[in-house]
Amino acid sequence: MAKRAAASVTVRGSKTGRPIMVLLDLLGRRWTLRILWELRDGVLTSRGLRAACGDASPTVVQQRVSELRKAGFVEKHDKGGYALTVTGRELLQTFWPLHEFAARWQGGKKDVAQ
Amino acid sequence: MAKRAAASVTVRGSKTGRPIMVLLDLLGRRWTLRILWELRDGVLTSRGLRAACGDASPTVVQQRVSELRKAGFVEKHDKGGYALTVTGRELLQTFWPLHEFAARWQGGKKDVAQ
DNA sequence: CGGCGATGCTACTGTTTTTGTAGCAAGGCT
DNA sequence: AGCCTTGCTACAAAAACAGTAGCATCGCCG
Repeated sequence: MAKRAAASVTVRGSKTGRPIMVLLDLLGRRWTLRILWELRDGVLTSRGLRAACGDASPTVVQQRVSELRKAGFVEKHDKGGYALTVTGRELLQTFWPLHEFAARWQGGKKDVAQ
Repeated sequence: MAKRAAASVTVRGSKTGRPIMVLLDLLGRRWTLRILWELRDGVLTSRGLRAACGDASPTVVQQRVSELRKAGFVEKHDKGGYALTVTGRELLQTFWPLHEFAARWQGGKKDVAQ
């Protein structure tokens, strides 16, 4: 597989430790963006989160959550459930405009991705 | 399985056809974000693109590119190579702030993702 | 206290995606 | 003709993911 260079800030697809690459790789895993998105307005329990993601399998959701926690974007809420950290909210805001872009974009399209 | 409801605007992870979900799902596939990113300043041949992505396997790159083409974010350039469409550039701009966010974020972190 | 439900999380099996390598046909250039 | 690049595909192996089940723990109500 030639990848996985095992430095400190090296992630799967990106040998360079450039922050943007690390971030892009982290966000480019299934459900990651979606999870951040679903946490946009508050706390969700692990099961609530799964439900919000259209009943994704607990395996991935749990894995993504722990990755996001390690990255400092998500944290466990005091009385159960997960929530975005301050950084996480910042991140979400960063690609918030995606929302309206999506609407505009789909305006002129019917079928996408498969 | 159980997913793939076969409507017109339905994608893998998102049964709802909400634009944002479709977009989130599309972007949440490995290399998609990265590919858009690498195309940020000009035309890249298919091989150049692969190289830019740290020699990702041609299979995925090709697959992602065709998905992105179908979505209208990428197009073939006249004399070989791929480039972002107008919409694609718009999309890229949308999450461009990610760049500086990433820098700030990694400022206080050492190891992420894994 | 005992039972009940919810929570966070893990195990396990099977399917799908991704990877890595090789290779093709088409075109350009010399 | 040779040689190189381009876009793209084939195929086997490895990893990620999906679905289902289940566990230990905690709060709560009776």
